[in-house]
Amino acid sequence: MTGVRARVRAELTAEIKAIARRQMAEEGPANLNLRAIARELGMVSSAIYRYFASRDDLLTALIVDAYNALGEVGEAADAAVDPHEVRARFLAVANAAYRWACEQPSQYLLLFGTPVPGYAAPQDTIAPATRFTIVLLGILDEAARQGAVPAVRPTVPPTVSVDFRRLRELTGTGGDDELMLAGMQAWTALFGAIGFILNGQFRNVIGDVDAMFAEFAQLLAGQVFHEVDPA
Amino acid sequence: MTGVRARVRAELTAEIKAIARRQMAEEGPANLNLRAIARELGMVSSAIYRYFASRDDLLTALIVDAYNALGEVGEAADAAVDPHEVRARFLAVANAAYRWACEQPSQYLLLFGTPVPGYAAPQDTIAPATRFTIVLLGILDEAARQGAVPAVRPTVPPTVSVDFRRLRELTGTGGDDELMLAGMQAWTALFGAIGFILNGQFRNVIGDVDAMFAEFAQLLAGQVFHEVDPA
DNA sequence: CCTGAAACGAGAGCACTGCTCTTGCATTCC
DNA sequence: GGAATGCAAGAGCAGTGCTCTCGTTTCAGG
Repeated sequence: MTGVRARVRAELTAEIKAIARRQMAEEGPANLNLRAIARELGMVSSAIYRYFASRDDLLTALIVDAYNALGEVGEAADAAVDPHEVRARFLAVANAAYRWACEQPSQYLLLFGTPVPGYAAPQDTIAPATRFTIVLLGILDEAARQGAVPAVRPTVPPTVSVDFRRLRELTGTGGDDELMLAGMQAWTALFGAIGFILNGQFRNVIGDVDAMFAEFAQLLAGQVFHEVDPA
Repeated sequence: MTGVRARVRAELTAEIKAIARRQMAEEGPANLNLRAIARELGMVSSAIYRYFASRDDLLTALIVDAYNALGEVGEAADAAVDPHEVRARFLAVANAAYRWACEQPSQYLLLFGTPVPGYAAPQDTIAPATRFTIVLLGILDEAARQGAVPAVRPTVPPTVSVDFRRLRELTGTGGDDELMLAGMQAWTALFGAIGFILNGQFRNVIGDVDAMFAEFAQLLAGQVFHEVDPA
């Protein structure tokens, strides 16, 4: 223990992030405002710089937290389902991500929206960023073990095949190239749908977006895990 | 003709937008800077306000232009293919959108990235915004006429079914609910994939993102237009 | 052709932002 | 106890969107 000072510092750091999150939720992800945070803390803006070297630094911390939160949500949803029921696992994880995104739209957009200008994600973010993806890859791995075959089998070109091989070695998971491609497509489709809904692209088009997303998830599950759990 | 003044005004308006586009491409979509535009024009910042009432107003004009550009690209790609070959039409439109997005990433992100904070899309934007979607719906309509059936047929819940009925009446296109759902899912998946690629979510994961996208498009085409053009 | 109205660009200025630097004070460590 | 470090405050800099005012230029109706 380095004494009181360290604990106060940790608390204040957490408080700054909490206020930043709340303000972002109210004013939009790009309106992160150091002076407003300082004002709310009864501090002067320059004092914030004792805790975060710059606005980007605070942003990075928030992004890492958000990635971890999403990752945890995905892991928890996956763990709550029978490991052999890949389809149920996929649906659980997909719905968990959707629910989390709807509850924390600003955080979701912080991760998958337009990158904040001039901001380059530092190395610290890539590990938390992969947590959710690893959950999906785990499901894909189990599906491959069960002999799953995507509903539509594309021919994977060699360049992509090389990437997939490296990805399999890196994570120790995954099925053949076709299943892998279908899985990644489902991954992007999932986040594409969430992004569309959050950004209001369906406004005045679809009323019940929640039901729509549920159907999308079902569709994706059926497209990827075709021969598994047929009815 | 209302004289020289009107023409100069139109030219300057266009020039402001052109500079804004270029600067956004260089500095990121959220860094639209009125003073920098004015500087480049050799004007003073307040003069810009003679042409656009506010920063949001300029943003709206740029968004409308971008929607129209994307819509035109989609329409042109669709028109260049035999109207009966729905699969080829879908691939052409999908690839056209991808190519346009890669060439104009800032414009694409202006449309489908995080909404600029505090910015609410006014009524003027919704008509141009639907242009690209209408192209896709047209393909879906032709597919329905040919008896296309999606690879995986979900059960569409009544609330979504109502939305689809209204959408069909509004646009005069579309097949049955199942095909409609598959089409909308393909739509979101398409833009989800483009967004992932543009935002660099595949960095250090997939090297040849172009090949990856081409496969995604093939996969989507196969998922939606299953019984059409079997080989 | 002339004149009043409208449009225009320049400039100053307001409130705000992220960020830097210096200055005292409090805490920690040797 | 004294030195080193952590800390908040305050002033200040360069930049932002936006407003208002002030002469000038253009245009249209009499």
